[in-house]
Amino acid sequence: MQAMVAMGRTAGKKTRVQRSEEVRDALFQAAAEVVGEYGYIDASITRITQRANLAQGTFYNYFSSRQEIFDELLPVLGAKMLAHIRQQASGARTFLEKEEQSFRAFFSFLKRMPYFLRILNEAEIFAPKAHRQHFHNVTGGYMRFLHSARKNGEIANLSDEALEPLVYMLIATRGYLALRYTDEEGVVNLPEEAVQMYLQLLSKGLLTKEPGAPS
Amino acid sequence: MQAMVAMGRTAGKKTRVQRSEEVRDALFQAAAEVVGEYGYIDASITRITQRANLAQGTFYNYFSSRQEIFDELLPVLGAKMLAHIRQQASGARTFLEKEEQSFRAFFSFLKRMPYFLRILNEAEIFAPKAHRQHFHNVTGGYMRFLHSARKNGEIANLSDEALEPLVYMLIATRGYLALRYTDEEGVVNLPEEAVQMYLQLLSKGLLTKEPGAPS
Amino acid sequence: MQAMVAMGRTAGKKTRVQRSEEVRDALFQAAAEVVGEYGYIDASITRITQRANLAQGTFYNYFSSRQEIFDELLPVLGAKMLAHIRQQASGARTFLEKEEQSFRAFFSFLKRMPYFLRILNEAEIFAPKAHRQHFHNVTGGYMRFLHSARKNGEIANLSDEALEPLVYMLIATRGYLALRYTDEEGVVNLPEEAVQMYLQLLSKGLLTKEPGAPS
Amino acid sequence: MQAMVAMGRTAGKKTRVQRSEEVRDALFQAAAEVVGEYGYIDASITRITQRANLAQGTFYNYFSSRQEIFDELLPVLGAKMLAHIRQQASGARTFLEKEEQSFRAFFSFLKRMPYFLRILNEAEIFAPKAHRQHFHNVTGGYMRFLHSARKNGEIANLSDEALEPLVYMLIATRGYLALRYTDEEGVVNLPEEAVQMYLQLLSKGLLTKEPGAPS
DNA sequence: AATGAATGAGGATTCATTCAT
DNA sequence: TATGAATGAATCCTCATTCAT
Repeated sequence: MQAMVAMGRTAGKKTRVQRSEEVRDALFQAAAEVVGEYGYIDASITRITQRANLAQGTFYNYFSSRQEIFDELLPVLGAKMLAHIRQQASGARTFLEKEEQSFRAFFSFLKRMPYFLRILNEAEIFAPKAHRQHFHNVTGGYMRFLHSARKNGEIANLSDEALEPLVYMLIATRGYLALRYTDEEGVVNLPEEAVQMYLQLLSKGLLTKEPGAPS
Repeated sequence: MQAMVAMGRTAGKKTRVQRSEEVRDALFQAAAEVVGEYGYIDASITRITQRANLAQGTFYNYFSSRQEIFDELLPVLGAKMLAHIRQQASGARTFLEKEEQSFRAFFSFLKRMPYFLRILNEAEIFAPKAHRQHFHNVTGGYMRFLHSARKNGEIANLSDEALEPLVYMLIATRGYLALRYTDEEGVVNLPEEAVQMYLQLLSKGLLTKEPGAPS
Repeated sequence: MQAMVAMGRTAGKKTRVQRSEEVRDALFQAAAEVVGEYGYIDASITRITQRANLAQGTFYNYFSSRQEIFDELLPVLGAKMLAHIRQQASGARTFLEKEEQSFRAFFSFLKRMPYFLRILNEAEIFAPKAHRQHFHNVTGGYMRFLHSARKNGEIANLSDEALEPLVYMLIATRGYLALRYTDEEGVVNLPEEAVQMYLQLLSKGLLTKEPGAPS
Repeated sequence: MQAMVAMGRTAGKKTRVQRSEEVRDALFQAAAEVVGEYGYIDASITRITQRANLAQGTFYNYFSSRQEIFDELLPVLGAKMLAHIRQQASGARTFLEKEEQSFRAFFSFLKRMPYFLRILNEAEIFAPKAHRQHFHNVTGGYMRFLHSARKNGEIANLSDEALEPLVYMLIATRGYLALRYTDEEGVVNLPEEAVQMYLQLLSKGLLTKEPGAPS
């Protein structure tokens, strides 16, 4: 004991602050996993603290309520998602390339963080504030991206009033496809056809040039 | 009075069966409203029966559990939604017309039944079986519609594997737009631009013909 | 309708009173069966009336409460039991013969009315008043029987204070053995050894004359 | 204070574990009393926790359900009863002495623990598993005792098939006499005549040598 | 700061009994 | 008299949160 104290704050020994952050992170991580596995409803404090190997009471030293940690989940993980997508799409040049790479990146992110999807989806119900925040972040970036594509003449000259629902639509698509193509184990497996359909819709729409010509 | 007696059970005094059906309907309606307002979680038996002006115990004369009524909500209302959409779109001729009218009909249905949206959205979590069933009904009809449009040569010759995610995408779009354009009071107000954008996306896609031409 | 009314109260037609007694009996019989099968706890009014093919409410036209029918079960059936035992033992001459035949009669009664045992056993808990009454009836008869045997010099000259616990003991024996030798289906199957042991105990006791002599 | 610190956890301040055991014991004791007074049916969690001066919820920190504590009552108290009887009868030499002392010990145990009788009796209905276990323990010990007396030639050479019902009979006797000689306050008061009658029955039976000789 | 026991509000469900038809 | 729907008191159990150690 004395030796350890003598060691002071130098190496190998964590500061109080570090230790504290570690515990907080452990709780956060545990909450993310538990919500991902069981959903917000069944993400009880007991389950979360057990997963973090901590006592129930410890939870309240770091979060003032269950809702508070719920509200933190999506913003933090959502930022990671955005970072991942940006990084993956950074090499793309054209609008369509960027769209494709972002689209694929969303699904590759889910492969790495399978619990994110449930956190995202159920947040609308259980952490509406967080969901709004996340949604705002995502749409903001998307809007800027579309504005720039519009300025470059890469996409049709849609009004701002049309751009907004477009963004909603594209975001909805990602989320919903992820949900539909997630199996029992929580692994997402998007068929390549879905990607191609998505890109075709964006680029050319669905209609044939000469309607009435049977296939 | 004499007339009533002569009329038998057709009008005036209600039979026990009629009265019973009324109570059941009252409970169903109350549940729909309460779920629409508070969500499934906070749709307690107390709230539902209070709204229906009935005692708690009465609930269990008509439904064997809270989950049972939850599981009935979406199928019943979902059928109404489909009927409404079909009816509204029945006059349309081309694929795009039909799409437009169905699309608008979805939102006009929500105007009439504002609580439907929440029931639909949260069902995935709180009434998964019902949700699967509803989803199956909706996608089934949509798939048939697209198949037929494809056969007629109205839309591009997409594979079945591409058609499925397309359906998901279109359904997701409706739901998400509804959510985004619903105000605090629960009233949906879709801007006309959203409709136009939707139709444009379907018909022509987003891309310009000569990429690079700045606007 | 008119013809039936014209028939009046003559033959084939039951009087109001008869009909009323039939319904009451049906309820009584149903209650006995239900209690015998499920026990008093699970003998709900619903179950009883269902078994009697009557509506719930009808019950309260004949009994003022659930407890009331419970309290009637044992006295009525207990009287039948006593009648059966008396009849079976009527031919016996000596004390031991009478004991044996009564003893056997108790078990033969249970074979005919398998639900009686449970009604009897659980009555101590669920119909204590009835149980006390039944117990009083049974011990009364038994005491008279023992008094008479004592007067005849057939049994040891026990005091009244000793006779009473003896009666309790013998009654306890019957009930307990019945319970232990009833199988899952509710059928009682007393081994002949039990009868012989009972009779030997009564006649000679257990002790050997020359204690210490190993067998 | 210093002394206490020097003493560590051995006295004075209670450890968490000790405190926890005390609460559990308090709940157990409260449950035993409440069941003894009101019976299993009316031994609600509310009553039990009130008697223990604890909140309702506390109950579930120690027992996972109402049934669980019910199932624990008889095994624990039954073991105490057996220990008491064994201890009381340990000095006896002959079969009859041992029987007498065990017999008396059963009733002296009830004097100390008046609520035990009801717990025991109703367990057949409300804690059948526990009752079977207890019954098995009791009969097992009794059977061994009788086997040994038979080997020693102290009692008649009964077959095993006769020994079993004998044990049932003796156990039934104790329970039933206790029940009959318990007053309103729940205090058992067995008359000495009952003991003497029991012993006479065991030793000599009831019959006179020369039947027919009037007293 | 960590612990984990104590708390009690809240909710689903059961069922004997009442009562209008 | 028969019916069966309506009632609401009663009960078990869960779990977020508090708090003493």
